[in-house]
Amino acid sequence: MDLRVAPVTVQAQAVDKLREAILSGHFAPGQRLVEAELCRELGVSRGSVREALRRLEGERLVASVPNKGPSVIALGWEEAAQIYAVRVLLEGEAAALAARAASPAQRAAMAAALDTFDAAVAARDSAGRITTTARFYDILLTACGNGVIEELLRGLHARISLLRSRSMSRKGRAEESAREMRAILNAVVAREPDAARAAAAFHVRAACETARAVMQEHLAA
Amino acid sequence: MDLRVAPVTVQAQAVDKLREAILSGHFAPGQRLVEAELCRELGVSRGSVREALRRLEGERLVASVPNKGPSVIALGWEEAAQIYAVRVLLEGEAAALAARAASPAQRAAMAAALDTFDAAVAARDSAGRITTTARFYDILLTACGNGVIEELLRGLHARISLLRSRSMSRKGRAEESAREMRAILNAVVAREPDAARAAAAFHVRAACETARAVMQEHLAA
DNA sequence: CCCTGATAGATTGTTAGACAATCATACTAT
DNA sequence: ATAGTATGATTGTCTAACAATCTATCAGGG
Repeated sequence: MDLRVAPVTVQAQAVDKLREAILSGHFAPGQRLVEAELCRELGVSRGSVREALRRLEGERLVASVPNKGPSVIALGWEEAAQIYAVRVLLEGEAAALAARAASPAQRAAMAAALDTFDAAVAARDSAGRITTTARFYDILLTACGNGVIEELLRGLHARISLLRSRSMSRKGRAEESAREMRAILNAVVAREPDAARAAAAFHVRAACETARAVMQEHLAA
Repeated sequence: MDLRVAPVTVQAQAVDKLREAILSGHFAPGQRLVEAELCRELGVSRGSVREALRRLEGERLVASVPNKGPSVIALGWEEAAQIYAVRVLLEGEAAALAARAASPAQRAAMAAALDTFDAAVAARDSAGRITTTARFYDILLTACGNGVIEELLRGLHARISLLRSRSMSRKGRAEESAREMRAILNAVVAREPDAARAAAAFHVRAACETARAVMQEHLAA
């Protein structure tokens, strides 16, 4: 158990709030982030806001143009496709590692998270789908035992989620997604790394296809 | 061709200088980075230094402890091994993509870079080995056409290089490395993605083994 | 002698204010 | 309509200040 206690600095909070605001869609992709406004909304000084923005810039959630200021990154299809390509590799590896290394408790927790996901799908609860998916992945990434993979995938999920906001609400996609995740879980529980890798890769490729379709519809409209 | 011109802000320079100072070993891994000193050395205000540090924190080159301040990250073997594991995947993919997509000019440039690397190895020029290796990878990463892979691998290379400083100077490693990179090049030139992936993965695994050996000797000493 | 507590100096966290440089926009004159 | 100009908003940067926290040293008590 980790008993360390750390003081919560103002900007750590600013970073978290800003990140959350971006990921939740409170700030739209591409939207300019004006320092003075953020100062008011966050209730902190300009210096702290600027430091928080730099941090998010380093995380590639925010992009700055000199003398024009920072804005939320806007993903084109090009870059989104590249992210999915990397996710295929990393999530496949994470699933394979988890199939080898996950503890019984973690396997159980993944199963439980997936059950609640199924419930959220059945209840057409889109908010619930998001949180339970996140929970499933949280456990999977922890269970894989590779902190670097975890860190990189968190970053990629964050970026792709700027795009994904509506993919899941596409007709039938939630159910498909549930089946694909169930396949990952089954392979992990059965301790079959190769099957887990294949299932995870399949899931990401399917998500990629859906995202592409949604984006094209969106562009057409 | 990209004709855009961008103003160079003070902190962009501060970030670059700091990053370079860290990667070149001017600041050792684990070393504390005191704001006041950096202000003097860089000749910029505290605010700019702090913003630069936040940025590098986002890039995971610097880690901050609240009320104690930032320091250069120190890699343990655990994390280094995890980074190598990811590099196997990503560099394998990058090589496979390059084998498919590289332009004739890029193939030629890779060959040229590798020739100068061979020359640096023959001349026992360790600085030359580093720059020419970097050049080879620069071209490979550009040629692979996936900017996300490029970005992630640059970050991982930066982190691992904090550890790698002396791996290459291990007896015989430079020559081995040259042969392994030649194998990657040959596969790319022959447009054989699978062979390129295997060669790149083999190269990273070998580098990982060497790093492990060097680190264990270092700990023993 | 070791532990506790106090003191002082250094460093960070945070804010406020200032000003030049740059950008965006609307307006004007030709 | 185009070019040029004035104007306001925003960013980039610095200085100055102060409270909170850390670190190390040192004195006193058991």
